[in-house]
Amino acid sequence: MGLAKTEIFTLEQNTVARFAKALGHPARVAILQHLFKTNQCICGDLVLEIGLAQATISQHLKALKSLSLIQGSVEGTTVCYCVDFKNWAKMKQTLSVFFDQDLNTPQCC
Amino acid sequence: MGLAKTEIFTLEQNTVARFAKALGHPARVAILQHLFKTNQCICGDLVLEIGLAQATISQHLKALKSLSLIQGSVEGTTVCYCVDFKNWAKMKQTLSVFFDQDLNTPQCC
DNA sequence: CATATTAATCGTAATATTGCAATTAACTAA
DNA sequence: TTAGTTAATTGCAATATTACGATTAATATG
Repeated sequence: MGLAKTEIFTLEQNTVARFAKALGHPARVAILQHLFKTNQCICGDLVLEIGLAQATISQHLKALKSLSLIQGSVEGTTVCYCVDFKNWAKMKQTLSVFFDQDLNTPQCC
Repeated sequence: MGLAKTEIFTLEQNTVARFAKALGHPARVAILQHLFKTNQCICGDLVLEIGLAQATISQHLKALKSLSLIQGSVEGTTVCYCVDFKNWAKMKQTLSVFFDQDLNTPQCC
């Protein structure tokens, strides 16, 4: 298949998984780190910085944009990308709730 | 390809991505949630609870075990699974550092 | 206008993931 | 021993992901 059966899971489970999946590739992690470091930059900078082909970076940017973790604004012939802080915070919140499950659970092993 | 070029990324980037990828499927999220809720359970319980085939659940368990997020101990004909709290904490720590990048960054957009 | 620059998209190849049925291995119980 | 139970593994099929070259669309510059 290669296709997750999302319909049998809760909204929370699917949401956590979608966010996590977006961070599940080192190139996307690197893109986000670079955007945090430089505050904003154009697509070409990321291509140079990361060392993958332009088409590949563009694909990863699309994945991050589809979850609204980043925004891109066209400025002449370049596109300026930056982190979408509002949705970044939403992601942090969603994953924090999932992560902090351990606080309510007695440790067994 | 379908193959990430891990060699061009930092250890941190690869580590964040590996953990995130493990949480990047709702079945694995559901498995972890169930283990937190019940503290521990046998593989068969997860098959009933989640509603995927036994082979599929076993595959997801293997993925979580390979990152040491869970442990399985054989008890007779059953295998008892539980969260590996130590490594769960390590994952939380690793991802928290990544998430909290925003705290050092002035918001632009 | 013609040419350059930038980044998205298309097309394609290689590999990974997801899911399941069938089988296997290991243990239990009769 | 034989039969039953449980879960890992094997062997698929379908789909997704990753990566890149080539093309395209949009804008800028000469």
